[in-house]
Amino acid sequence: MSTVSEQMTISQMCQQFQVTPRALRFYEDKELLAPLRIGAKRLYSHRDRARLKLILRGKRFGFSLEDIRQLLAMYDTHGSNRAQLARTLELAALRVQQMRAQRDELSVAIAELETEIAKGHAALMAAKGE
Amino acid sequence: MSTVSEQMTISQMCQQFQVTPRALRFYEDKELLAPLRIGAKRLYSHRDRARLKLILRGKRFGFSLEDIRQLLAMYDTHGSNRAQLARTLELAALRVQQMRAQRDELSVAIAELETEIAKGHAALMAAKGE
DNA sequence: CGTTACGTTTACGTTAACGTAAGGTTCTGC
DNA sequence: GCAGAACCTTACGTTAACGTAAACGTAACG
Repeated sequence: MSTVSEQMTISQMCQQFQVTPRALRFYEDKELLAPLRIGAKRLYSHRDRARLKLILRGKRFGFSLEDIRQLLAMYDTHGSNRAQLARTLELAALRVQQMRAQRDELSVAIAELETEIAKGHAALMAAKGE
Repeated sequence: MSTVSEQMTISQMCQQFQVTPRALRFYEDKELLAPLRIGAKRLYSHRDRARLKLILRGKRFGFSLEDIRQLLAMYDTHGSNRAQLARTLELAALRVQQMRAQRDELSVAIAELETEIAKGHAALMAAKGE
């Protein structure tokens, strides 16, 4: 019934997410992923894929793998007692603030670059008549 | 009249921007900066400071120094002929697209993280009664 | 005139995030 | 039963972005 098999091999993962096997094993080594093991082979579940998406997105934002590892912990509701959870939530809130700041700054940068582009086009037009 | 002296020494720069001398010299080596030279000493102008701001901001967005070097070229209107300018503008437009995409993605990520945080708080409240 | 502050160059060291090569296992088709 | 494909581990190599140490110049201060 399911076109996507629940468990995926490493090469299937690589194709779907455009990463190398080395990268996936590296993330595992750094405890960002923990795929099922059948013998020595790795099998990636839906959950693993969701985590990988978050990893890759984090990277695009310029977060380090260590940063991302901590972010991922927030998506693991289980495995934390009250105190741990509370601390995690604080870190998460802080991270959200940073992300908001980053987004605002990004907006400013976009606006500035667009201004420069407009100037550039103007210069191009002016130079046209020479 | 000016409270900020037009030309700043390397240590003044370091203090103002919270970077090390090594970093400034490194950026210079990579042709991101080109401070005035009096003998061997470096003197940073207003323009150099503007460029450094852009460098540091670029870094916060996860851009590589090489990326940033190209971005800086867009703020140098001079020194480019028509063809060069046109190509630069294309690159700039592309970069803006990427930055927009990054900002959108960032918004999504923020929303998701906030959802998780809300869930976390709910869990915290639920666990309170145990 | 020595030393302290501030600057310089040159060059090797370090960390993150993988790449890449070597050598070994396991399954599958012929 | 063996070649090839897909997987594995171990381990050294690589790039970016600086850190850090050594060895030196120079300008002012006491």
